[in-house]
Amino acid sequence: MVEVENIGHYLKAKSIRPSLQRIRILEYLIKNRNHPTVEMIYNELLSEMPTLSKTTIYNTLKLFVENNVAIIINIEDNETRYDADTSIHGHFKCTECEGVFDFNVDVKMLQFMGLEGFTISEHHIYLKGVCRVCKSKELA
Amino acid sequence: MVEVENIGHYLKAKSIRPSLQRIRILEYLIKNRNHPTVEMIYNELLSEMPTLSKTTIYNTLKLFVENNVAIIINIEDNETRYDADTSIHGHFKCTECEGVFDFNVDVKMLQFMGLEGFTISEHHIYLKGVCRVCKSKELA
DNA sequence: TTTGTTATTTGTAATCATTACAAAAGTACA
DNA sequence: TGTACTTTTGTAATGATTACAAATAACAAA
Repeated sequence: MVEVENIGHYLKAKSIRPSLQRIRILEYLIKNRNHPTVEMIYNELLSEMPTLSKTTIYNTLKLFVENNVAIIINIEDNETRYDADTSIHGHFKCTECEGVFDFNVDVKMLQFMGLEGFTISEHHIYLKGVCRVCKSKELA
Repeated sequence: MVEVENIGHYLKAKSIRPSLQRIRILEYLIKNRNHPTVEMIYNELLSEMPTLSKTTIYNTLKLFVENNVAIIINIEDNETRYDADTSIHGHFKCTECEGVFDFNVDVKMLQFMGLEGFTISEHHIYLKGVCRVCKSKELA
């Protein structure tokens, strides 16, 4: 990923012209790391950018995905989330608090039996369950 | 999973009353193993059941998922697919032919770093790339 | 700076999968 | 047969996403 200070350069390096909207949206993704939906980004940025349009967010995120600046998280069927960490990792969604957490995956450890001769270009590893915090609340 | 002959009993054992529609839909899932969308099931079954409604398919699949007769496959953000194999396994989607393939995953081998103390109840492992058949076509 | 050109943003309307809902049809059982 | 309950069906509503065209901004040449 990238430091918050260098977002303009980072976008240029990914062949994306760093408009104000694009910088703010990527900045939001990097600072918050909360795997937001378009709705969440829109609600957060509206106060500082009152003319922001949802279409711009959709356009921008599509551009980010095409240029490997962000990845799509489809852990839930009715909402698309986005992540500025494009490295291979997994996502866990807690069914209690609805939070989405990152976790590391040792891809070399994955034994993909039945895919001999296939070329793999994308990994999406999603788990669901109850997170540590919600588990301790249940016990209390 | 279950043999095609015992679908009625299988549904009963899962506390689902085996109506004609439910049997036909599950039969389709088991026989074809093609991870279909609602649209695909509807188009296939309409000829033998002309009064079938899409709502029935949605209702039935929802019931199946709730009772662990089928699982949802969200490998693509704009289409929900279903699978009557509820055991833990992965799904690969070929970006060329759009086909979805099963593969085995040794979950014990998966090292989920960062999820200590979490309870995991669902695994969804999706890969994308090019399947063996499409790769050989590209070379030709 | 001015002008012409291109890229980006915006708002509205359209699309499309899914869900809500209520009427109709089917089933079980006294 | 009659009654209560379940399931199916068709239509309308919902809601996320996309299409589209006008408005705005950025840019480059003269």
